Amino acid sequence: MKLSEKRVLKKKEQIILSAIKIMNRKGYNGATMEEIAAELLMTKGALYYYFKNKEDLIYQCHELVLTNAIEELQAHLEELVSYETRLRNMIKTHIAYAIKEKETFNMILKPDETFSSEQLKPILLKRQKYAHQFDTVIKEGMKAKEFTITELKIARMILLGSMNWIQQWYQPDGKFNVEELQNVYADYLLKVVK
Amino acid sequence: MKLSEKRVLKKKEQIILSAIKIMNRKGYNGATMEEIAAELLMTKGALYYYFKNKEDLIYQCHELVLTNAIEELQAHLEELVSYETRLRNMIKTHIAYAIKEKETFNMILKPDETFSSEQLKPILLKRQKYAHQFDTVIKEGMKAKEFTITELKIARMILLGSMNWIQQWYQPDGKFNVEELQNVYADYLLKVVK
Amino acid sequence: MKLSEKRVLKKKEQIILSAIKIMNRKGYNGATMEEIAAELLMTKGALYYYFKNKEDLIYQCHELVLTNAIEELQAHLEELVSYETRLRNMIKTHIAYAIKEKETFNMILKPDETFSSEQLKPILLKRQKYAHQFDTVIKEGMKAKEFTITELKIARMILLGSMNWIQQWYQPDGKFNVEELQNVYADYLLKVVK
Amino acid sequence: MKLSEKRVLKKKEQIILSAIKIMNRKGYNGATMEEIAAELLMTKGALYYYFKNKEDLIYQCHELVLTNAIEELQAHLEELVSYETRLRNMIKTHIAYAIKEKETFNMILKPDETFSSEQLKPILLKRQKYAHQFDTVIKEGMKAKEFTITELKIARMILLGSMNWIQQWYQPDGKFNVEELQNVYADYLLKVVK
DNA sequence: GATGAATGAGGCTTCATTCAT
DNA sequence: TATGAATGAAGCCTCATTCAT
Repeated sequence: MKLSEKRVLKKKEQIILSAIKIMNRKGYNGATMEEIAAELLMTKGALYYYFKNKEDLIYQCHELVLTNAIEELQAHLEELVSYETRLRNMIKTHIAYAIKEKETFNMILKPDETFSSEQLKPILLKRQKYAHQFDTVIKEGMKAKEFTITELKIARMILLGSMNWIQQWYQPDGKFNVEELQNVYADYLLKVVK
Repeated sequence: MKLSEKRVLKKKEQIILSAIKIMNRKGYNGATMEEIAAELLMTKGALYYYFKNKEDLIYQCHELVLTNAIEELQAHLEELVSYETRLRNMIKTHIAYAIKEKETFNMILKPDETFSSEQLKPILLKRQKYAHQFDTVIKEGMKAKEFTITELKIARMILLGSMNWIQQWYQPDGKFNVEELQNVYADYLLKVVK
Repeated sequence: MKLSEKRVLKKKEQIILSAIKIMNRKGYNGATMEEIAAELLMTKGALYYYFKNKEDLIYQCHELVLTNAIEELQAHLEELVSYETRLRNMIKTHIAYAIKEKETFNMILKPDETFSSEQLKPILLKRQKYAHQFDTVIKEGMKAKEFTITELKIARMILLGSMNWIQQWYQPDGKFNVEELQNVYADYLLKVVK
Repeated sequence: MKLSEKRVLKKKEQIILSAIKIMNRKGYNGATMEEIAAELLMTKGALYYYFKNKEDLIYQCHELVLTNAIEELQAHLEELVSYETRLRNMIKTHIAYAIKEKETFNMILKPDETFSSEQLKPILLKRQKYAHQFDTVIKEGMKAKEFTITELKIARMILLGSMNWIQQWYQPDGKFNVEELQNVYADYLLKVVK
């Protein structure tokens, strides 16, 4: 890869991060190209050098966030420890993401009033892949008799739903620090599957 | 109350319900005054006879939905049965709401990109009141030794978060019917607090 | 038809005429919605109350002009005089249009960089209908042995092409007045078909 | 002239030809500097090394085309054959141009929504010169009693107008091939002047 | 000579809002 | 009460143009 291409990729990522930040503050429609550009001290027009249009930009935001999240989760999924521990680590990771990178992470959750169906499909596939990583660990834990649950999908939905909700209420300066929150959630949620 | 005032109230409610329907299909920004009015075979202009502006309309949408939801929950809260049963009923009610009246229910959950702070406060208060109803039953269940949990707020957040998530994925023609879903969720979520 | 509908139609026509005027001055792309509106002391936005978008407006411009022109030509086509006289009258009419209503008439001629194919088709049909009116009189004149020409289509193209060209050069304050021009053109062009 | 200057001229001509091609496909406004450059595998920016701005480029397009056309016509004008034959050849040449080099030829005809008046004047002069070549042969034919026409200018306008119209309708795969078309047009148009 | 990147003006379009009737 | 018509701000997007490298 040539240097110039690298520079372009770098810039694209900057723009994507800026977009994510604004979008999480104001929603898809609320985020304007103007504002996204201003965040980086660019002008509107420059964005169109890097992205075909607003939809394309939003699409690539999802792409980036999901790709990163999937990768990170995969590491925990493959650790050679008990399935309970693996799941506990995955829960912690997900929570850390949801809190510390609230802005990027929202992308995974919010419904899509935005995409044309052809752009929507690859995003949905990635989301499924992410969710499936939780399925995998739970299923293997069931096979190993570590977990007693019978409704895999619902269990997974309870886990994801409850964790995603965190960012609706969590305040960094509140009663819990992140680590405590991770532990309490892990304890309580493991009660669901055990 | 004069008859004319009653008629106005009735019309207001119709508009609110129409607005809720559109907003949940398209989001706050996506819902246009035009469309909201069209649903009722009115014209845009007429809406402004009943509501000061769009923000006011959205505000009153939240108001109405939350007021109803709180009332409904209160009934279960006061039933003279075990706390586990009361909580189970409240869970079922919440889920029924989330599925069957998905459109109105979203109002309770979605973050507010829309409100000026002075309109926001009363909404947040009502939301807290709704959430507090869950706190109440859990707390009393703890006192009665029916529940063993120690972190009240987190437990409540897990309950609400996981239930609210349902509408992200639930399809009426999927594997579960509503009743099954209610029961599985109640079973699994009660494991958290017991 | 109700009064209000009439008023709308009237306004639509005003806008169309304004649009035609600007478009003939500056071309399709050169004519801005802003300017078209300004001509009528309206604002851009108001145009969209009457027309879906710019393409729709342009389309209706063509529609109006062609419909009028076809009607006017039809009258001459049906007069009970010699075919030479009928054609002479049609030539005069076309020239009068091309000169006196240069602005509206241009619409018939210019190629279409503008239309989506589905809008293009009805326009092309109308144009064919207009051209076909010339074919009809020439053909019947041939049958009646008034005209000796053999290549109908080319003859018609020569007539139309040479007349349309008039507006590229005609100046009202030039050597010829309209009537003289009509007569000279009619004389010379009839030589082609006779 | 230095070699480097020659290279510049060559490049300029390439750009002009590319521009002509695009402009005739999309109109003056529709042709973007981007697209013109892309046709030659250059970048937008490079065009500005050779031309001051878009108007300058368009101007030089007209310049080049008109210069060539005038030269080509002049040859026929000076042949030592009957004036009818000379005019016939000029008609054929013009038609060949109009069909085979449709793209470049349009430059001669289309009105100018683009030029500032100072750029417009030399273009108009060249156009007059081109038209005047037809005048010359007709006038001399009149003097030699080959042509009987009295209104020189109108006759010329009929010739040019009808021929220029060809490209509005001619399809290469239609009923006539180019040679047939040239002959029919020449026959019919000579009827006008004879 | 040429490129990549950016700017900024201007165009189309949408929509909350207003107001005379 | 309600409508029809209009306004004006704001958003998306395009493109001629510039300029450092």
